[in-house]
Amino acid sequence: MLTEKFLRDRTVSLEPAERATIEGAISEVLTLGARHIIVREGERLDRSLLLIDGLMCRYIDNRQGHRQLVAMQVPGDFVDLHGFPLTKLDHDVATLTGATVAVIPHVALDRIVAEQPQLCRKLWFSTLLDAAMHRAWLFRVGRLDAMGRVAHFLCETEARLRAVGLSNGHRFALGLTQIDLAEICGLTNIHVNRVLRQLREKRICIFRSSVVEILDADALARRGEFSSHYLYLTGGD
Amino acid sequence: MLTEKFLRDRTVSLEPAERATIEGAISEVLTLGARHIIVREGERLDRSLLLIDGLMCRYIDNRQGHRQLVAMQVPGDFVDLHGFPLTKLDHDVATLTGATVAVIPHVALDRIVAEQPQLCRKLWFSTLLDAAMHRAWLFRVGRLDAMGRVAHFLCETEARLRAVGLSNGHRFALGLTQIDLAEICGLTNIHVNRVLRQLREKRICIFRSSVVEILDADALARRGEFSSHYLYLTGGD
DNA sequence: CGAACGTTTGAGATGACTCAAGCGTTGTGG
DNA sequence: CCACAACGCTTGAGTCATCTCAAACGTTCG
Repeated sequence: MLTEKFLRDRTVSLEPAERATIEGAISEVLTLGARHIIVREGERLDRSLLLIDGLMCRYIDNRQGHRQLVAMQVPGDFVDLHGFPLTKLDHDVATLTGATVAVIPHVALDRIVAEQPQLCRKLWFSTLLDAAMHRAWLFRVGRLDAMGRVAHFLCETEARLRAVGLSNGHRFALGLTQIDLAEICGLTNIHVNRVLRQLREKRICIFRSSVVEILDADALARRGEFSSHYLYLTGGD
Repeated sequence: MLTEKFLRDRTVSLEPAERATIEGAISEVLTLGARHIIVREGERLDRSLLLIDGLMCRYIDNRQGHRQLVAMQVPGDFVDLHGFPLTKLDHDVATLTGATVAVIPHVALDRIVAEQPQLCRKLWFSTLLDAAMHRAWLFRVGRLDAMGRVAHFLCETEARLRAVGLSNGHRFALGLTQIDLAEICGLTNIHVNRVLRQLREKRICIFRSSVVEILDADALARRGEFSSHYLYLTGGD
């Protein structure tokens, strides 16, 4: 079941029939290499991607080429569903690791909007989940110091991966470099490196660029002022 | 016409009949005092607000009470439409200045979703416009220096107000304090004050806490690395 | 084996913050 | 209608978090 992770463990979830509808809307499944740009800003879009496996990201570059990630997408995310109502995006979309995606043509979504209002509303919900994460990211870069930002991001990522069965709460695979982490947190990679060393030395968290080990989840959440409410998880606070 | 500013001058716009539908969905019009919290995080919502006049904001506070604004809403914005699919919000909503809002019960929106798929998609679009602005704000706090952030915000605000007829491109009313500006840009109010002085001394822009005068729009846009594409304005770049 | 890339560490620079104080403006109640 | 309180603006001085520049090391892969 390709779409099993989509909206899994969220306060709004899909009925089996709705899941089947989305499954049926998939036109093809693609395998993408790591570090490829998939959608460029301004490009007219006629399809969107559901991430099945791997990590992707959305980002905005500044004039000197410095990059700010505005979202990281994990399996189960509808990566560029924003492109459906918007018709073109205001940012680039790229793979971080190798990835598998299901392609859903916008014509299939047109039909869902016209015929299945309840499902339409759930698709809408999923894009607003992205918006809620954008807001949490804004809080992170606007009001937390370097260690807080990294801690907050790691807490968020753990919670998101746990929701789709990819973390046990203490340990999860995460194919990000320290440079990626810097572009997520609005820091330099050099400073990220120093923050990670501190988190390691304090026995709070070990980040190894392919695996993250959380030794003291409470301390990490406290340091990042993290609460998962904005992820709209079932059973969440 | 209360809703005349909603989606005005955007790439997606409302048909007269659609505008009438929304107009008809308004249950009441409220006048709100300045600096009041209107919706609190986590509150269950059964209505949303269309801002007719004044300024509102959405924000997240950290543990020590430091505030990060995640959005500023201008007349014509559907302030908390996110609360419709989400049912509760992850942040607070408050007035900045005195404001007039049209109240739209969610039951009326339910009907629109069920019966008017094209209009539903436009409402969806308007929430994704908010998401696009969140992303621009992320870029701003993550990758611009203090003066760049202030310049970027002023450019964005000018463009948004111009779209609804509240700026002539050089001068517009803006009832924000330097403290508000700091909470928007992820800075301290003291530093915002210094940045504003520099912008004034360079003859780029004068911010007077009730009126903004842009003396050199090109320089301001350059300094803030601003492009309005993410606002999805008609005739925009 | 070498190239490319990511990680690690050090030293020094700097942009933004904190603390502190004074000033201006507005609104309100005596 | 004045006085005072509350609030926002302004400026200075000193501190500190993060950045920049530089160099070395480790790992992966062709």
